[in-house]
Amino acid sequence: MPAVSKREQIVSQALTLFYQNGFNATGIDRIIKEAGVSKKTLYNHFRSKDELVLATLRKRDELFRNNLMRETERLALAPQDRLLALFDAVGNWFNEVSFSGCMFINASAEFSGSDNPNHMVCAEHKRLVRDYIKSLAEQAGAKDPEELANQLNMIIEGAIVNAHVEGNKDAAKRAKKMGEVFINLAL
Amino acid sequence: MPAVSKREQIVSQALTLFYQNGFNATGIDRIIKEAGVSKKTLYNHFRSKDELVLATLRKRDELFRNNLMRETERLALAPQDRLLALFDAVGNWFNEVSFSGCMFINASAEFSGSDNPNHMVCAEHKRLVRDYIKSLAEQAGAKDPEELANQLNMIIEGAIVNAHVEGNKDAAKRAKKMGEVFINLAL
DNA sequence: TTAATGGTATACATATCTGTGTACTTTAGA
DNA sequence: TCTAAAGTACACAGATATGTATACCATTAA
Repeated sequence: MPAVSKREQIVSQALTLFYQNGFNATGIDRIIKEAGVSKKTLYNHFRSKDELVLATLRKRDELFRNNLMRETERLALAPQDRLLALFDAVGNWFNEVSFSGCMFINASAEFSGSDNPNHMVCAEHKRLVRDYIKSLAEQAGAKDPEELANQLNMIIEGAIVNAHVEGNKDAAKRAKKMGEVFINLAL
Repeated sequence: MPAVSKREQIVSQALTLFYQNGFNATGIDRIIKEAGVSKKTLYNHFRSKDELVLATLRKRDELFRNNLMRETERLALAPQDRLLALFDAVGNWFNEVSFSGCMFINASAEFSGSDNPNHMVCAEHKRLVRDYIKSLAEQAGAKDPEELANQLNMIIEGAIVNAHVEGNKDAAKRAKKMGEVFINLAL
């Protein structure tokens, strides 16, 4: 077995291409070409493009949340500060050159039916992010951690949209100020 | 000239299909079939699918903002109340059976480059909505109408995402409570 | 050595995509 | 009523989509 399996190569390239160019706009041929694998290999690992999309979204969820947690916890140590550091972490994300919005919001746009498996993975991702924010709120001693998590999450979602659609790289700064209001109310 | 021009028929059907199924996933053949026009007619009115997408987004902007303004002003008369009524208006939208998120957020997902004309119309739409909220904030006598508009807008964007990705039909209620905090701070 | 595994390359089947071309028909206004 | 514009129907071109089939190659383990 090589260090990086063919499967990982495929998912990794699909991740980049789907994120930058969209799901329907990215063909299988492009993915195998840039991943450097044959079409047969791709269809050995995934029964269909849809299955690859699903695997890609799951991988993105894993990578994104790990990174969000790592960054947030690197930027601040005290639990109260970490709720605020969350906004700095997403701010750094907005300023990455490859930033192209939230892949799950994007996927939800293309797979719009709420019963679509791809759409459902997106909803699951959002729930997991909110769960993480809730855990931070608990550690910070919020009166109602779930409520605070819902509020902060909603602000962050708004900031993501603002950053992507309008290209406002400072969306996280405003979001942070707004988040501070609710954090102060909740502690 | 008929009451409804062929052009309007085409845009109207494209609006529905693009909104429900996405832009790349909706083919020209489907549009002309459901609009009941020939392909030649479509290409007489629009030089390309991209041009139709652009016209469709412009139409949607017009319809959406007109409706938002009408609803908001119908639901409340006093300027201060109208800032809050905004959230009721979007709440009603979330609960429409055909609700499929914000068409401009969806379009931004598929046309991700910020220099893409379709993407630019989305950014323009968002600016115009914010302008409207700002005008409400001015009428309500907010200290900093632009700041308040930015805040309320960000909350609404978050609610739209929450409503669409996770199917949370009550997103507008939470958003309204959050908006109230900033309205009270700003008046 | 041999057989299985997993890979490549490539042609192919089938469908659908956008966009054009042709020939006929409808419609509306002078 | 005649003419011009606008429409329909439909074939078609060329590109691209997903997915399959065939033939061959490299590695590895029995």
